[in-house]
Amino acid sequence: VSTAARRPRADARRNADRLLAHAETAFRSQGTGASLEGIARAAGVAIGTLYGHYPNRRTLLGAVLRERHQALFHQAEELLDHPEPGDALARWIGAVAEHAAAYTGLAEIIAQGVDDEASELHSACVRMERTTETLVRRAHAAGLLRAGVTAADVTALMSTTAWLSTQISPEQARRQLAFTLEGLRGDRV
Amino acid sequence: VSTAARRPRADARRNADRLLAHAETAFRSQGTGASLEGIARAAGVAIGTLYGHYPNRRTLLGAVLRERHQALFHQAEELLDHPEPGDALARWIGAVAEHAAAYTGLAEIIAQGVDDEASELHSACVRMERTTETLVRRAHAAGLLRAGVTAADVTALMSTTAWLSTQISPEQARRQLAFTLEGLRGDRV
DNA sequence: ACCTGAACACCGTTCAAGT
DNA sequence: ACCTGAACACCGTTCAAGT
Repeated sequence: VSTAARRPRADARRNADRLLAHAETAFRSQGTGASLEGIARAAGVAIGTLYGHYPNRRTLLGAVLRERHQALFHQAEELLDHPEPGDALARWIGAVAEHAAAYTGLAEIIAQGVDDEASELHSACVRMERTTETLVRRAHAAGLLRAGVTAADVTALMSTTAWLSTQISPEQARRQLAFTLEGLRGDRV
Repeated sequence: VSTAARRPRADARRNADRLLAHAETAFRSQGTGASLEGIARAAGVAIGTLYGHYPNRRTLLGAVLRERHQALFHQAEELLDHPEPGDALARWIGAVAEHAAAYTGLAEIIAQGVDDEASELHSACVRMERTTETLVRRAHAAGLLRAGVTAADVTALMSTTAWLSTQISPEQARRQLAFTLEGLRGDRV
């Protein structure tokens, strides 16, 4: 195999990038169900070209989210080094919820991505879950969570916050998040 | 206008009923986006017959939910007579959340039905909202809710509970509902 | 190696023709 | 008065033909 075989043709590379940029815009304004035909048209390529680069909607969505995920996991690294377990967990919940609220429909996909191995977001979901588990364990060790609160409870909270954010308003999502966090904290003084 | 004009033809009536029954089944198993063509086929009528009786998906969904809504509002009447404001509110939240969890996609429609006057569920949503407002007011009067908690907060909670129920599991929804209610209750002894 | 766009499948919706 | 199903519009997806 020659090295040239690994280097993509310049126009192909440009098409893939343009498709990615327009997909991001379309997902943001129309949700994860945005028309692929419309994305191809906006990018100035035929629909077949879109499918050539991204064999299905999931792949395209995964590619669009790649940078976003990197930023999220960078933040996870920092929070895992954070000295205050309660603060770290609250920030992590906020970060994931904000991420999942980027496009309408994303909350559903992320909520199901852990169990769905076919999902392009599966590995990202698993990684998020592991961070959540660690931060929940530490918060418990510091006595900051009501007995019985699980990582699954926290994951569910991140999903509903994101969903509410796209469905009603970020402000309403923020309010419910605050109330539920209060409930997770358990008995106070 | 003769009285006969108001009495529908027997076969028309039967078709409408059959369509309704199959729509209920389809919505339950495939969510609110179930194929209308499939519903017509299952009911043994042509697709045009479905449109003749129910001009669009919303109308059909509204018809399917009619009895269910009646039962819900009957429950509302009872809870408005309930002597314990905290208990009444908690039961009402549970009842609406369970209702909205009947079909995948219904939580979204109900969450937006109050603002969307075109929705066939608009009047039902308005009626739900009024009950929620009354019960929240009474719970506040009894000092059972944290200061600042609004009817909108409670409505949002009903929506997210229903969404979580269809998206993850009824058990996970029940858990988050309990935590959030704890947070809404505010400072305890 | 990649791009194009016609072709196919599928579904929502309409409506002219039937009974 | 109601039913039928062909017809149209639209979109996701595939693939043979081009460059």
